[in-house]
Amino acid sequence: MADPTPIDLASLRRSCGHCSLRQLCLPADIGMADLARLDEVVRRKRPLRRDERLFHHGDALSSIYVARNGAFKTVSLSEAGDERVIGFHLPGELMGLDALAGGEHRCEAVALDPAEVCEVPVDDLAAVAAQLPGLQRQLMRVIGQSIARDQDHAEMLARRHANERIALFLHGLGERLTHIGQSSLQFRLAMSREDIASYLGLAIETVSRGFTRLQDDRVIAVSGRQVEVLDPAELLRLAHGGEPPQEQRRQA
Amino acid sequence: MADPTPIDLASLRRSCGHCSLRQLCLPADIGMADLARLDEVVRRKRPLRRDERLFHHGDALSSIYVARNGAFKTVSLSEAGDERVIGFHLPGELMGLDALAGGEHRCEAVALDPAEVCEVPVDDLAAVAAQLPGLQRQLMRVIGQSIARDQDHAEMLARRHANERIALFLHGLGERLTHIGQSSLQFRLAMSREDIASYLGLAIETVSRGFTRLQDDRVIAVSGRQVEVLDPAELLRLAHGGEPPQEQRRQA
DNA sequence: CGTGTGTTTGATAGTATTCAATTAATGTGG
DNA sequence: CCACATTAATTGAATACTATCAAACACACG
Repeated sequence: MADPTPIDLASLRRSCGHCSLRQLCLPADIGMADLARLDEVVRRKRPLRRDERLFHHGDALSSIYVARNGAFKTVSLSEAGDERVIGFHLPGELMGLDALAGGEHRCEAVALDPAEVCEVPVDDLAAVAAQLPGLQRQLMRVIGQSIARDQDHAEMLARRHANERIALFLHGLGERLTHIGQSSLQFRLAMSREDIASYLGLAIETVSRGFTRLQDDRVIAVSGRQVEVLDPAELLRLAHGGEPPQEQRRQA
Repeated sequence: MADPTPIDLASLRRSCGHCSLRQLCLPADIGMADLARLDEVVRRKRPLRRDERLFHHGDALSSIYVARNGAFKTVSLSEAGDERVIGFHLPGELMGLDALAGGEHRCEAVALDPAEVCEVPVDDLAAVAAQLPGLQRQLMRVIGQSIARDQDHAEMLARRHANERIALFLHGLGERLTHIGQSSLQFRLAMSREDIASYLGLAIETVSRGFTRLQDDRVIAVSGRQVEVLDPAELLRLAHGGEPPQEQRRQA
Protein backbone atom coordinates (compact mmCIF):
# COMPACT_ATOMS: atom_id res chain seq x y z
CA MET A 1 0.00 0.00 0.00
CA ALA A 2 1.47 3.30 -1.04
CA ASP A 3 1.27 6.00 1.55
CA PRO A 4 -1.09 8.69 0.26
CA THR A 5 0.50 11.37 2.44
CA PRO A 6 4.24 11.32 1.86
CA ILE A 7 6.46 12.86 4.46
CA ASP A 8 7.53 16.39 3.83
CA LEU A 9 11.12 16.11 4.91
CA ALA A 10 11.80 19.76 4.67
CA SER A 11 9.13 20.71 7.15
CA LEU A 12 9.93 17.77 9.37
CA ARG A 13 13.50 18.85 9.69
CA ARG A 14 12.77 22.33 10.81
CA SER A 15 14.18 22.68 14.27
CA CYS A 16 12.49 23.66 17.51
CA GLY A 17 14.31 26.95 17.26
CA HIS A 18 12.29 27.94 14.23
CA CYS A 19 8.99 26.44 15.32
CA SER A 20 6.07 28.80 15.55
CA LEU A 21 5.05 27.07 18.75
CA ARG A 22 8.35 27.69 20.35
CA GLN A 23 6.93 29.96 23.03
CA LEU A 24 4.37 27.39 24.11
CA CYS A 25 6.28 24.22 23.87
CA LEU A 26 9.13 22.54 25.59
CA PRO A 27 11.72 24.91 24.09
CA ALA A 28 10.17 27.92 25.81
CA ASP A 29 12.75 29.88 27.73
CA ILE A 30 15.70 27.63 27.15
CA GLY A 31 18.92 28.82 25.64
CA MET A 32 20.26 28.33 22.13
CA ALA A 33 22.83 25.77 23.14
CA ASP A 34 20.26 23.71 24.98
CA LEU A 35 17.93 24.01 22.05
CA ALA A 36 20.38 22.15 19.87
CA ARG A 37 20.52 19.29 22.35
CA LEU A 38 16.74 19.15 22.47
CA ASP A 39 16.54 19.13 18.70
CA GLU A 40 18.50 15.92 18.67
CA VAL A 41 15.83 14.02 20.50
CA VAL A 42 12.66 15.59 19.12
CA ARG A 43 11.25 13.77 16.15
CA ARG A 44 8.38 14.70 13.98
CA LYS A 45 5.87 12.16 13.00
CA ARG A 46 4.42 12.08 9.56
CA PRO A 47 1.13 13.93 9.32
CA LEU A 48 -1.89 12.16 10.70
CA ARG A 49 -5.17 11.95 8.87
CA ARG A 50 -8.46 12.73 10.48
CA ASP A 51 -9.48 9.98 12.92
CA GLU A 52 -6.01 8.49 12.85
CA ARG A 53 -4.68 7.45 16.23
CA LEU A 54 -1.42 8.64 17.69
CA PHE A 55 -1.31 5.86 20.26
CA HIS A 56 -3.71 3.23 21.48
CA HIS A 57 -4.95 2.08 24.82
CA GLY A 58 -2.47 -0.42 26.19
CA ASP A 59 0.45 0.79 24.10
CA ALA A 60 3.69 0.89 25.99
CA LEU A 61 4.84 4.39 26.80
CA SER A 62 7.61 5.28 24.42
CA SER A 63 7.18 8.97 23.78
CA ILE A 64 5.21 11.95 24.81
CA TYR A 65 3.76 14.08 22.06
CA VAL A 66 3.18 17.74 21.45
CA ALA A 67 0.38 18.72 19.12
CA ARG A 68 1.82 20.85 16.34
CA ASN A 69 -0.95 21.40 13.86
CA GLY A 70 -4.56 20.38 14.14
CA ALA A 71 -6.48 19.28 17.19
CA PHE A 72 -6.68 15.99 19.02
CA LYS A 73 -8.96 14.30 21.44
CA THR A 74 -7.97 11.70 23.99
CA VAL A 75 -10.54 9.05 24.75
CA SER A 76 -10.74 6.33 27.35
CA LEU A 77 -12.42 3.06 26.47
CA SER A 78 -15.07 1.72 28.79
CA GLU A 79 -15.78 -1.93 29.42
CA ALA A 80 -18.51 -1.88 26.82
CA GLY A 81 -16.01 -0.57 24.31
CA ASP A 82 -17.55 2.84 23.90
CA GLU A 83 -15.35 5.88 24.03
CA ARG A 84 -15.37 8.70 26.50
CA VAL A 85 -13.60 11.92 25.65
CA ILE A 86 -11.28 12.94 28.45
CA GLY A 87 -9.44 15.76 26.78
CA PHE A 88 -8.94 17.97 23.77
CA HIS A 89 -5.48 19.04 22.71
CA LEU A 90 -4.59 22.12 20.73
CA PRO A 91 -1.21 22.97 19.20
CA GLY A 92 1.46 23.23 21.88
CA GLU A 93 -0.33 20.95 24.30
CA LEU A 94 1.05 17.66 25.58
CA MET A 95 -0.37 14.21 25.08
CA GLY A 96 0.62 10.88 26.51
CA LEU A 97 1.28 11.79 30.13
CA ASP A 98 -1.40 9.37 31.24
CA ALA A 99 1.09 6.54 30.73
CA LEU A 100 3.71 7.97 33.08
CA ALA A 101 2.28 6.04 36.00
CA GLY A 102 1.88 2.54 34.64
CA GLY A 103 4.07 2.61 31.58
CA GLU A 104 1.06 1.90 29.40
CA HIS A 105 -1.33 4.34 27.84
CA ARG A 106 -4.71 4.42 29.54
CA CYS A 107 -6.31 6.26 26.68
CA GLU A 108 -6.05 6.85 22.95
CA ALA A 109 -5.18 10.03 21.12
CA VAL A 110 -7.18 10.69 17.97
CA ALA A 111 -6.62 13.42 15.40
CA LEU A 112 -9.72 15.54 14.93
CA ASP A 113 -8.23 17.18 11.86
CA PRO A 114 -5.31 16.51 9.60
CA ALA A 115 -2.60 17.00 12.19
CA GLU A 116 1.07 16.92 12.99
CA VAL A 117 2.87 16.18 16.22
CA CYS A 118 6.32 16.30 17.63
CA GLU A 119 7.36 13.09 19.29
CA VAL A 120 9.73 13.10 22.23
CA PRO A 121 11.05 9.72 23.35
CA VAL A 122 10.76 9.70 27.10
CA ASP A 123 14.10 8.06 27.74
CA ASP A 124 15.92 10.62 25.65
CA LEU A 125 13.96 13.43 27.18
CA ALA A 126 14.80 12.29 30.68
CA ALA A 127 18.45 12.02 29.82
CA VAL A 128 18.64 15.45 28.27
CA ALA A 129 16.48 17.06 30.96
CA ALA A 130 18.85 15.73 33.59
CA GLN A 131 21.65 17.69 31.93
CA LEU A 132 19.71 20.85 31.21
CA PRO A 133 18.10 22.47 34.23
CA GLY A 134 16.22 24.85 31.98
CA LEU A 135 14.60 22.03 30.09
CA GLN A 136 13.84 20.18 33.29
CA ARG A 137 12.04 23.22 34.63
CA GLN A 138 10.15 23.73 31.41
CA LEU A 139 9.14 20.10 31.33
CA MET A 140 7.68 20.46 34.78
CA ARG A 141 5.85 23.55 33.65
CA VAL A 142 4.18 21.92 30.68
CA ILE A 143 3.27 18.92 32.80
CA GLY A 144 1.74 21.37 35.24
CA GLN A 145 -0.27 22.94 32.44
CA SER A 146 -1.59 19.56 31.50
CA ILE A 147 -2.61 18.94 35.10
CA ALA A 148 -4.25 22.35 35.22
CA ARG A 149 -6.29 21.53 32.12
CA ASP A 150 -7.42 18.28 33.69
CA GLN A 151 -8.57 20.20 36.73
CA ASP A 152 -10.39 22.70 34.57
CA HIS A 153 -12.13 19.76 32.95
CA ALA A 154 -13.14 18.39 36.32
CA GLU A 155 -14.45 21.79 37.28
CA MET A 156 -16.65 21.84 34.19
CA LEU A 157 -17.98 18.41 34.94
CA ALA A 158 -18.72 19.30 38.53
CA ARG A 159 -21.12 22.02 37.46
CA ARG A 160 -24.65 20.90 38.01
CA HIS A 161 -26.26 22.77 35.15
CA ALA A 162 -25.67 21.77 31.56
CA ASN A 163 -25.57 25.35 30.37
CA GLU A 164 -22.84 26.22 32.83
CA ARG A 165 -20.72 23.37 31.56
CA ILE A 166 -21.25 24.45 27.98
CA ALA A 167 -20.48 28.09 28.69
CA LEU A 168 -17.37 27.08 30.60
CA PHE A 169 -16.32 24.84 27.75
CA LEU A 170 -16.64 27.60 25.18
CA HIS A 171 -14.96 30.11 27.40
CA GLY A 172 -12.08 27.80 28.21
CA LEU A 173 -11.64 26.91 24.58
CA GLY A 174 -11.49 30.59 23.75
CA GLU A 175 -8.77 31.15 26.30
CA ARG A 176 -6.72 28.32 24.90
CA LEU A 177 -7.15 29.67 21.40
CA THR A 178 -5.98 33.08 22.54
CA HIS A 179 -2.95 31.39 23.99
CA ILE A 180 -1.94 30.04 20.60
CA GLY A 181 -2.60 33.31 18.86
CA GLN A 182 -6.02 32.60 17.44
CA SER A 183 -9.21 34.50 17.94
CA SER A 184 -11.25 33.58 20.97
CA LEU A 185 -14.30 35.27 19.49
CA GLN A 186 -14.56 33.44 16.23
CA PHE A 187 -13.46 29.89 15.70
CA ARG A 188 -14.32 26.54 14.29
CA LEU A 189 -14.92 23.62 16.60
CA ALA A 190 -12.68 20.75 15.63
CA MET A 191 -14.84 18.28 17.53
CA SER A 192 -18.32 16.97 16.94
CA ARG A 193 -21.29 17.58 19.20
CA GLU A 194 -20.95 13.99 20.27
CA ASP A 195 -17.36 14.60 21.37
CA ILE A 196 -18.40 17.68 23.27
CA ALA A 197 -21.28 15.84 24.91
CA SER A 198 -18.98 13.04 25.98
CA TYR A 199 -16.40 15.49 27.27
CA LEU A 200 -19.02 17.35 29.29
CA GLY A 201 -20.86 14.29 30.54
CA LEU A 202 -24.07 15.34 28.81
CA ALA A 203 -26.41 13.89 26.22
CA ILE A 204 -25.73 15.11 22.73
CA GLU A 205 -29.20 16.64 22.51
CA THR A 206 -28.53 18.63 25.65
CA VAL A 207 -25.40 20.11 24.10
CA SER A 208 -27.30 21.01 20.99
CA ARG A 209 -30.05 22.67 23.02
CA GLY A 210 -27.45 24.52 25.06
CA PHE A 211 -25.89 25.97 21.92
CA THR A 212 -29.29 26.92 20.63
CA ARG A 213 -30.17 28.59 23.89
CA LEU A 214 -26.93 30.59 23.91
CA GLN A 215 -27.71 31.66 20.37
CA ASP A 216 -31.27 32.64 21.23
CA ASP A 217 -29.88 34.72 24.07
CA ARG A 218 -27.50 36.47 21.67
CA VAL A 219 -24.43 35.24 23.53
CA ILE A 220 -23.03 33.33 20.59
CA ALA A 221 -23.83 32.77 16.96
CA VAL A 222 -23.40 29.19 15.96
CA SER A 223 -23.68 27.52 12.62
CA GLY A 224 -22.65 23.91 12.68
CA ARG A 225 -19.11 23.93 13.99
CA GLN A 226 -18.52 27.59 13.36
CA VAL A 227 -18.85 29.65 16.51
CA GLU A 228 -18.82 33.37 17.07
CA VAL A 229 -18.88 34.77 20.57
CA LEU A 230 -21.08 37.85 20.54
CA ASP A 231 -21.07 38.65 24.24
CA PRO A 232 -17.89 37.38 25.93
CA ALA A 233 -18.74 39.02 29.23
CA GLU A 234 -22.09 37.30 29.36
CA LEU A 235 -20.49 34.00 28.40
CA LEU A 236 -18.09 34.33 31.28
CA ARG A 237 -20.90 35.26 33.63
CA LEU A 238 -22.88 32.20 32.64
CA ALA A 239 -19.78 30.04 32.97
CA HIS A 240 -19.40 31.14 36.55
CA GLY A 241 -22.92 30.22 37.49
CA GLY A 242 -24.75 33.41 36.59
CA GLU A 243 -28.44 33.06 35.90
CA PRO A 244 -29.49 33.08 32.28
CA PRO A 245 -31.77 35.97 31.27
CA GLN A 246 -35.43 35.46 31.91
CA GLU A 247 -37.79 34.34 29.22
CA GLN A 248 -38.09 37.20 26.80
CA ARG A 249 -36.94 35.64 23.62
CA ARG A 250 -37.56 37.49 20.48
CA GLN A 251 -38.93 35.95 17.37
CA ALA A 252 -36.90 35.47 14.23
CA MET B 1 3.17 31.89 71.11
CA ALA B 2 3.52 28.37 72.42
CA ASP B 3 2.87 25.69 69.88
CA PRO B 4 0.17 23.38 71.24
CA THR B 5 1.43 20.46 69.16
CA PRO B 6 5.17 20.21 69.68
CA ILE B 7 7.23 18.52 67.03
CA ASP B 8 8.17 14.96 67.65
CA LEU B 9 11.75 15.18 66.56
CA ALA B 10 12.38 11.47 66.76
CA SER B 11 9.68 10.61 64.30
CA LEU B 12 10.47 13.56 62.10
CA ARG B 13 14.01 12.43 61.72
CA ARG B 14 13.24 8.95 60.59
CA SER B 15 14.59 8.60 57.11
CA CYS B 16 12.84 7.64 53.92
CA GLY B 17 14.63 4.33 54.11
CA HIS B 18 12.66 3.36 57.19
CA CYS B 19 9.37 4.89 56.18
CA SER B 20 6.42 2.58 55.97
CA LEU B 21 5.35 4.32 52.79
CA ARG B 22 8.64 3.65 51.13
CA GLN B 23 7.13 1.43 48.48
CA LEU B 24 4.56 4.02 47.47
CA CYS B 25 6.48 7.19 47.69
CA LEU B 26 9.32 8.83 45.90
CA PRO B 27 11.90 6.43 47.34
CA ALA B 28 10.31 3.43 45.65
CA ASP B 29 12.84 1.43 43.69
CA ILE B 30 15.81 3.67 44.20
CA GLY B 31 19.05 2.41 45.66
CA MET B 32 20.45 2.90 49.13
CA ALA B 33 23.03 5.45 48.08
CA ASP B 34 20.46 7.53 46.28
CA LEU B 35 18.17 7.26 49.26
CA ALA B 36 20.66 9.09 51.39
CA ARG B 37 20.77 11.96 48.93
CA LEU B 38 17.01 12.14 48.87
CA ASP B 39 16.88 12.16 52.64
CA GLU B 40 18.88 15.34 52.64
CA VAL B 41 16.17 17.27 50.88
CA VAL B 42 13.03 15.73 52.32
CA ARG B 43 11.68 17.55 55.30
CA ARG B 44 8.85 16.63 57.52
CA LYS B 45 6.37 19.20 58.55
CA ARG B 46 4.99 19.29 62.02
CA PRO B 47 1.72 17.43 62.32
CA LEU B 48 -1.33 19.24 61.02
CA ARG B 49 -4.56 19.44 62.91
CA ARG B 50 -7.89 18.65 61.37
CA ASP B 51 -8.95 21.45 58.99
CA GLU B 52 -5.49 22.93 59.00
CA ARG B 53 -4.21 23.99 55.60
CA LEU B 54 -0.99 22.79 54.06
CA PHE B 55 -0.94 25.58 51.50
CA HIS B 56 -3.33 28.24 50.35
CA HIS B 57 -4.65 29.41 47.05
CA GLY B 58 -2.17 31.88 45.61
CA ASP B 59 0.78 30.66 47.64
CA ALA B 60 3.98 30.55 45.68
CA LEU B 61 5.10 27.05 44.85
CA SER B 62 7.91 26.13 47.17
CA SER B 63 7.47 22.44 47.79
CA ILE B 64 5.47 19.47 46.80
CA TYR B 65 4.05 17.34 49.55
CA VAL B 66 3.48 13.67 50.18
CA ALA B 67 0.72 12.70 52.57
CA ARG B 68 2.21 10.53 55.30
CA ASN B 69 -0.51 9.98 57.82
CA GLY B 70 -4.11 11.04 57.63
CA ALA B 71 -6.08 12.15 54.62
CA PHE B 72 -6.32 15.47 52.82
CA LYS B 73 -8.65 17.18 50.46
CA THR B 74 -7.69 19.79 47.91
CA VAL B 75 -10.26 22.46 47.21
CA SER B 76 -10.51 25.18 44.63
CA LEU B 77 -12.15 28.46 45.54
CA SER B 78 -14.83 29.81 43.26
CA GLU B 79 -15.54 33.47 42.62
CA ALA B 80 -18.22 33.44 45.28
CA GLY B 81 -15.68 32.11 47.75
CA ASP B 82 -17.23 28.70 48.20
CA GLU B 83 -15.05 25.65 48.05
CA ARG B 84 -15.15 22.83 45.56
CA VAL B 85 -13.35 19.62 46.37
CA ILE B 86 -11.11 18.59 43.50
CA GLY B 87 -9.24 15.76 45.13
CA PHE B 88 -8.68 13.52 48.11
CA HIS B 89 -5.21 12.44 49.10
CA LEU B 90 -4.28 9.33 51.03
CA PRO B 91 -0.88 8.45 52.47
CA GLY B 92 1.74 8.18 49.74
CA GLU B 93 -0.10 10.49 47.38
CA LEU B 94 1.27 13.78 46.09
CA MET B 95 -0.11 17.25 46.64
CA GLY B 96 0.85 20.58 45.20
CA LEU B 97 1.44 19.69 41.57
CA ASP B 98 -1.27 22.14 40.54
CA ALA B 99 1.26 24.92 40.99
CA LEU B 100 3.81 23.49 38.58
CA ALA B 101 2.36 25.43 35.68
CA GLY B 102 1.98 28.92 37.06
CA GLY B 103 4.23 28.84 40.08
CA GLU B 104 1.27 29.55 42.33
CA HIS B 105 -1.11 27.13 43.94
CA ARG B 106 -4.50 27.08 42.31
CA CYS B 107 -6.07 25.24 45.20
CA GLU B 108 -5.73 24.63 48.91
CA ALA B 109 -4.84 21.44 50.71
CA VAL B 110 -6.78 20.77 53.91
CA ALA B 111 -6.17 18.03 56.45
CA LEU B 112 -9.27 15.90 56.97
CA ASP B 113 -7.71 14.24 59.98
CA PRO B 114 -4.74 14.88 62.16
CA ALA B 115 -2.09 14.39 59.54
CA GLU B 116 1.56 14.44 58.67
CA VAL B 117 3.27 15.21 55.40
CA CYS B 118 6.71 15.07 53.92
CA GLU B 119 7.73 18.28 52.27
CA VAL B 120 10.04 18.27 49.29
CA PRO B 121 11.36 21.66 48.17
CA VAL B 122 10.99 21.69 44.41
CA ASP B 123 14.33 23.29 43.72
CA ASP B 124 16.17 20.70 45.76
CA LEU B 125 14.17 17.92 44.25
CA ALA B 126 14.93 19.05 40.73
CA ALA B 127 18.62 19.28 41.52
CA VAL B 128 18.80 15.84 43.07
CA ALA B 129 16.58 14.27 40.42
CA ALA B 130 18.91 15.57 37.74
CA GLN B 131 21.72 13.58 39.34
CA LEU B 132 19.76 10.44 40.09
CA PRO B 133 18.08 8.83 37.11
CA GLY B 134 16.20 6.47 39.39
CA LEU B 135 14.68 9.32 41.32
CA GLN B 136 13.87 11.18 38.14
CA ARG B 137 12.02 8.16 36.83
CA GLN B 138 10.18 7.65 40.07
CA LEU B 139 9.21 11.31 40.19
CA MET B 140 7.66 10.96 36.78
CA ARG B 141 5.85 7.89 37.94
CA VAL B 142 4.23 9.52 40.95
CA ILE B 143 3.32 12.54 38.87
CA GLY B 144 1.71 10.12 36.45
CA GLN B 145 -0.24 8.55 39.29
CA SER B 146 -1.52 11.96 40.26
CA ILE B 147 -2.61 12.60 36.68
CA ALA B 148 -4.28 9.19 36.58
CA ARG B 149 -6.24 10.03 39.73
CA ASP B 150 -7.39 13.29 38.19
CA GLN B 151 -8.60 11.38 35.16
CA ASP B 152 -10.41 8.89 37.36
CA HIS B 153 -12.09 11.83 39.02
CA ALA B 154 -13.17 13.21 35.68
CA GLU B 155 -14.51 9.82 34.73
CA MET B 156 -16.63 9.79 37.87
CA LEU B 157 -17.97 13.23 37.16
CA ALA B 158 -18.77 12.34 33.57
CA ARG B 159 -21.18 9.64 34.68
CA ARG B 160 -24.74 10.77 34.22
CA HIS B 161 -26.28 8.88 37.10
CA ALA B 162 -25.58 9.86 40.68
CA ASN B 163 -25.47 6.26 41.82
CA GLU B 164 -22.79 5.40 39.30
CA ARG B 165 -20.63 8.24 40.55
CA ILE B 166 -21.09 7.13 44.12
CA ALA B 167 -20.36 3.49 43.35
CA LEU B 168 -17.29 4.50 41.39
CA PHE B 169 -16.16 6.71 44.24
CA LEU B 170 -16.44 3.93 46.79
CA HIS B 171 -14.82 1.42 44.51
CA GLY B 172 -11.96 3.74 43.66
CA LEU B 173 -11.43 4.60 47.29
CA GLY B 174 -11.28 0.89 48.08
CA GLU B 175 -8.60 0.36 45.46
CA ARG B 176 -6.52 3.18 46.84
CA LEU B 177 -6.88 1.79 50.35
CA THR B 178 -5.75 -1.62 49.16
CA HIS B 179 -2.76 0.09 47.64
CA ILE B 180 -1.66 1.39 51.03
CA GLY B 181 -2.29 -1.89 52.75
CA GLN B 182 -5.68 -1.17 54.27
CA SER B 183 -8.89 -3.07 53.81
CA SER B 184 -10.99 -2.12 50.82
CA LEU B 185 -14.02 -3.80 52.35
CA GLN B 186 -14.19 -2.02 55.63
CA PHE B 187 -13.06 1.53 56.16
CA ARG B 188 -13.88 4.88 57.62
CA LEU B 189 -14.50 7.82 55.34
CA ALA B 190 -12.23 10.69 56.30
CA MET B 191 -14.43 13.17 54.47
CA SER B 192 -17.90 14.51 55.17
CA ARG B 193 -20.91 13.91 52.96
CA GLU B 194 -20.59 17.52 51.92
CA ASP B 195 -17.04 16.92 50.73
CA ILE B 196 -18.11 13.84 48.81
CA ALA B 197 -21.02 15.71 47.26
CA SER B 198 -18.75 18.52 46.17
CA TYR B 199 -16.21 16.07 44.80
CA LEU B 200 -18.88 14.23 42.83
CA GLY B 201 -20.75 17.31 41.67
CA LEU B 202 -23.91 16.27 43.48
CA ALA B 203 -26.18 17.68 46.14
CA ILE B 204 -25.41 16.42 49.60
CA GLU B 205 -28.87 14.90 49.87
CA THR B 206 -28.29 12.93 46.70
CA VAL B 207 -25.12 11.44 48.14
CA SER B 208 -26.95 10.50 51.30
CA ARG B 209 -29.73 8.87 49.32
CA GLY B 210 -27.21 7.04 47.19
CA PHE B 211 -25.58 5.56 50.27
CA THR B 212 -28.97 4.59 51.62
CA ARG B 213 -29.90 2.95 48.35
CA LEU B 214 -26.68 0.96 48.25
CA GLN B 215 -27.40 -0.17 51.78
CA ASP B 216 -30.98 -1.12 50.98
CA ASP B 217 -29.67 -3.18 48.09
CA ARG B 218 -27.24 -4.96 50.43
CA VAL B 219 -24.22 -3.70 48.51
CA ILE B 220 -22.74 -1.85 51.44
CA ALA B 221 -23.46 -1.32 55.09
CA VAL B 222 -22.98 2.25 56.13
CA SER B 223 -23.17 3.90 59.50
CA GLY B 224 -22.13 7.48 59.44
CA ARG B 225 -18.63 7.48 58.04
CA GLN B 226 -18.05 3.82 58.63
CA VAL B 227 -18.47 1.79 55.47
CA GLU B 228 -18.47 -1.93 54.88
CA VAL B 229 -18.59 -3.28 51.36
CA LEU B 230 -20.81 -6.37 51.41
CA ASP B 231 -20.87 -7.13 47.71
CA PRO B 232 -17.73 -5.85 45.96
CA ALA B 233 -18.66 -7.45 42.65
CA GLU B 234 -22.02 -5.71 42.61
CA LEU B 235 -20.39 -2.43 43.60
CA LEU B 236 -18.04 -2.74 40.65
CA ARG B 237 -20.89 -3.63 38.35
CA LEU B 238 -22.85 -0.56 39.44
CA ALA B 239 -19.75 1.59 39.06
CA HIS B 240 -19.44 0.50 35.46
CA GLY B 241 -22.96 1.44 34.60
CA GLY B 242 -24.80 -1.73 35.50
CA GLU B 243 -28.47 -1.35 36.24
CA PRO B 244 -29.49 -1.41 39.88
CA PRO B 245 -31.77 -4.28 40.82
CA GLN B 246 -35.41 -3.63 40.02
CA GLU B 247 -37.81 -2.75 42.80
CA GLN B 248 -39.92 -5.89 42.73
CA ARG B 249 -41.06 -7.66 39.63
CA ARG B 250 -44.68 -8.56 39.19
CA GLN B 251 -43.78 -12.12 39.86
CA ALA B 252 -40.81 -13.47 41.69
C1' DC C 1 -29.01 17.82 79.01
C1' DG C 2 -29.28 21.27 75.57
C1' DT C 3 -26.83 23.07 71.34
C1' DG C 4 -24.76 22.87 66.99
C1' DT C 5 -23.26 20.35 63.23
C1' DG C 6 -23.75 16.74 60.19
C1' DT C 7 -26.82 13.34 58.15
C1' DT C 8 -31.06 11.37 56.70
C1' DT C 9 -35.72 11.51 54.93
C1' DG C 10 -39.84 13.50 52.57
C1' DA C 11 -42.32 16.30 49.03
C1' DT C 12 -42.05 19.14 45.09
C1' DA C 13 -40.30 21.53 41.16
C1' DG C 14 -37.03 21.88 37.65
C1' DT C 15 -33.76 20.00 34.45
C1' DA C 16 -31.63 16.55 31.68
C1' DT C 17 -32.31 12.23 29.36
C1' DT C 18 -34.58 9.39 26.33
C1' DC C 19 -37.16 8.16 22.40
C1' DA C 20 -38.73 9.72 18.11
C1' DA C 21 -38.83 12.41 14.08
C1' DT C 22 -37.02 16.16 11.18
C1' DT C 23 -33.62 18.81 9.04
C1' DA C 24 -28.90 19.79 7.70
C1' DA C 25 -24.42 18.43 6.26
C1' DT C 26 -21.24 15.12 4.22
C1' DG C 27 -19.67 11.69 1.19
C1' DT C 28 -20.27 8.38 -2.82
C1' DG C 29 -21.13 6.49 -7.17
C1' DG C 30 -23.41 7.17 -11.40
C1' DC D 1 -22.52 17.69 -11.30
C1' DC D 2 -26.35 15.68 -9.43
C1' DA D 3 -29.04 12.11 -6.96
C1' DC D 4 -28.62 9.24 -3.50
C1' DA D 5 -27.02 7.30 0.82
C1' DT D 6 -25.02 8.27 5.45
C1' DT D 7 -23.95 10.64 9.02
C1' DA D 8 -24.40 14.71 12.02
C1' DA D 9 -27.25 18.03 14.24
C1' DT D 10 -31.55 19.91 15.68
C1' DT D 11 -36.16 19.89 17.53
C1' DG D 12 -40.26 18.00 20.03
C1' DA D 13 -42.76 15.41 23.77
C1' DA D 14 -42.80 12.39 27.63
C1' DT D 15 -40.29 10.31 31.28
C1' DA D 16 -36.91 9.90 34.87
C1' DC D 17 -33.77 11.83 37.70
C1' DT D 18 -31.69 15.24 40.64
C1' DA D 19 -31.84 19.68 43.16
C1' DT D 20 -34.16 22.24 46.30
C1' DC D 21 -36.76 23.31 50.25
C1' DA D 22 -38.16 21.76 54.65
C1' DA D 23 -38.03 19.06 58.62
C1' DA D 24 -36.69 15.25 61.54
C1' DC D 25 -33.00 12.80 63.39
C1' DA D 26 -28.33 11.44 65.26
C1' DC D 27 -24.27 12.44 67.27
C1' DA D 28 -20.44 14.83 69.53
C1' DC D 29 -19.31 18.34 72.67
C1' DG D 30 -19.50 21.61 76.11
